Amino acid sequence: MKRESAGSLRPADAGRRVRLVGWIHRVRDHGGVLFFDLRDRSGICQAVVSPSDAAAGIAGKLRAEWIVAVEGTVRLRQEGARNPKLPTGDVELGDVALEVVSESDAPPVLPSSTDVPDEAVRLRYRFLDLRREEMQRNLTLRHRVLQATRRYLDAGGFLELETPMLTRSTPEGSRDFLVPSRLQPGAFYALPQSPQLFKQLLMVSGFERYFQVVRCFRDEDLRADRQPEFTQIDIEMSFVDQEDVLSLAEGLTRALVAEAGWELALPLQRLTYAEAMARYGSDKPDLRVPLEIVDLSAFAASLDAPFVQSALAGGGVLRGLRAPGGASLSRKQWDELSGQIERFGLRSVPYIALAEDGLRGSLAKAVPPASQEALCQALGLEQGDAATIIAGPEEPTSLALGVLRLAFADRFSLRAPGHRFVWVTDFPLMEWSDEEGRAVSRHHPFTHPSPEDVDRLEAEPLAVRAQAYDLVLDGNEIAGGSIRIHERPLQERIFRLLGLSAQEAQEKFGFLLDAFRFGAPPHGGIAFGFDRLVMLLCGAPSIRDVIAFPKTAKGTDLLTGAPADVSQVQLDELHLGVKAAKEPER
RNA sequence: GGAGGCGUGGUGUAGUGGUUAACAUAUGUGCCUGUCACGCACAAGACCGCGGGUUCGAUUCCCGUCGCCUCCGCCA
Repeated sequence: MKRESAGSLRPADAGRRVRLVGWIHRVRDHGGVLFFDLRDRSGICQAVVSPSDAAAGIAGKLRAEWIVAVEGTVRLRQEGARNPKLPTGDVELGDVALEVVSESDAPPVLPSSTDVPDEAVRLRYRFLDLRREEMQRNLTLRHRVLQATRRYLDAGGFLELETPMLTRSTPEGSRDFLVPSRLQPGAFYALPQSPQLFKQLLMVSGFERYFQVVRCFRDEDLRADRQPEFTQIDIEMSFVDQEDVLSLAEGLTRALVAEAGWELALPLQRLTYAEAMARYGSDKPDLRVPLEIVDLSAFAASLDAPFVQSALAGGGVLRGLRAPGGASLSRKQWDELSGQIERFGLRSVPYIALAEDGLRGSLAKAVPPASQEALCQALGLEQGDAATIIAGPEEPTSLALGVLRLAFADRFSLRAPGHRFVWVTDFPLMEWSDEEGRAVSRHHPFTHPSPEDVDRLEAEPLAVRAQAYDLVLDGNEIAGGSIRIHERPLQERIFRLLGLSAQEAQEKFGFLLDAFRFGAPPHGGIAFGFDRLVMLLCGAPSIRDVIAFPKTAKGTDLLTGAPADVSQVQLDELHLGVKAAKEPER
């Protein structure tokens, strides 16, 4: 008899004889009549065993997570015995024959429980954790978004092409995972941080529209939304400009989020990088938060605070941000916020609060009475509100206000319901790296400068904008891309600005420069952080919740025990010696 | 590299400088014929992550260490 799905049975099936095979979700043994819930991927269905049934003997032994095969007759439940919480709650399986397919120990992660075990237990027993409904739902949505990606891009004329996983390490970018070569002693492959160069070569090769669902590897520290291996939807197009790429990406995004039931109105909102920084203090602003940074330079002269005057004398800016209801915060609570902005060179959060008895706060004395009303009006302060006012160099000031903006949003629950997408465009091409002592690419070295800024490349490299863009969802970067350089001389200029000698450039990227000598089309693209997008669509708190077998924060896999020691024979074959003294084997 | 949080029966939690270490659930046994997080009774199950220190006495306080998580740095 053919196996059917437990979750699919409905009143219309009443009277049919069916066979279900699945896991025992729960057993309710009343001594006489016994109920058990059978679970498979499709859902749950209740079966009933009466004392007179032949199956009664076996049924009494069933435990959670055993696998059983059940043959039974679908019947409508009695009046008052229906369960509106289950899709199958109007029917049940009666007159059953039972066969135990597979027994189970008492499981450390109980899929039928509402308690979520400790992360370490979940990861150690991931195969059980994945049985939980939440994880089944998350990975199912992941699948559907993936299939929607392929449908949409295939229909749009894109070819899904694969690129190497064993490739060469390149300068710039994040730390590479290295793979030692057996056949080339002392040489290493690198796992790709992204297929960037290969997809550009595919454009030179004339494929015109490429995409790939591709695993990428970056050997950096982990976060709730960062794993060392992750999946990108990688896209590249020839003979396009920025508008073409954004338009394609918007259409794709609409199709993908529709899988989660989200509706998206196009075109999406846009901000330039400069606007995003000035108004929200972030290059990935969460637009659900209604607060905006206010420029207060008009008040620069009238504020009587030494730090303001010295900051402005040094060419700094004066900006403020309202904290709705912030007058209720105590001095101590303001002090607690200061830890979040220490890294921007600020020791405390200067603030004013509009209380019933007038202006209070650490900065209140600096505000002359004559300026009070105008200042409060500029900041949009109402009775009971507060505001922070920060003076200093533009970038750290903006970033600090951006951090406080999110802190206010947390503390005062300011995020509007729903979801907000926004493009951030016109990123700087390069930024200064103190560590490297030189300019480094903000996006990557193949990013095309904005045409109107190309002339300034050598004169003011840090002021040059790029044809680079990020797609931001609720304060998370979910995609990023750029128009690429396809002109060999321009690419060489960029390499030079990045401190790469002609010889190094030829050595590391010669294959790309060579390719550009043979009719390279203008091209550009974008890559979506697939795991992160699915995480947000699921409402999950961590990227781990949408990856079947993720790593811990220290990059280990608690299920397999990776990374692990290898034998001396393996090391010898790879021409490797291990340098660090290691703990003795346990 | 840095900061913080957590670690107590299988699982989720409570709690305390001197307790028989509590509760729920899972487990075992028994009872129970309409439950659906079934119910009831009984039982078993924890050297309170590990090591050291303070103390008459440490699961509790301190130091170190390990594990998990979060954040900063890092992530073109």
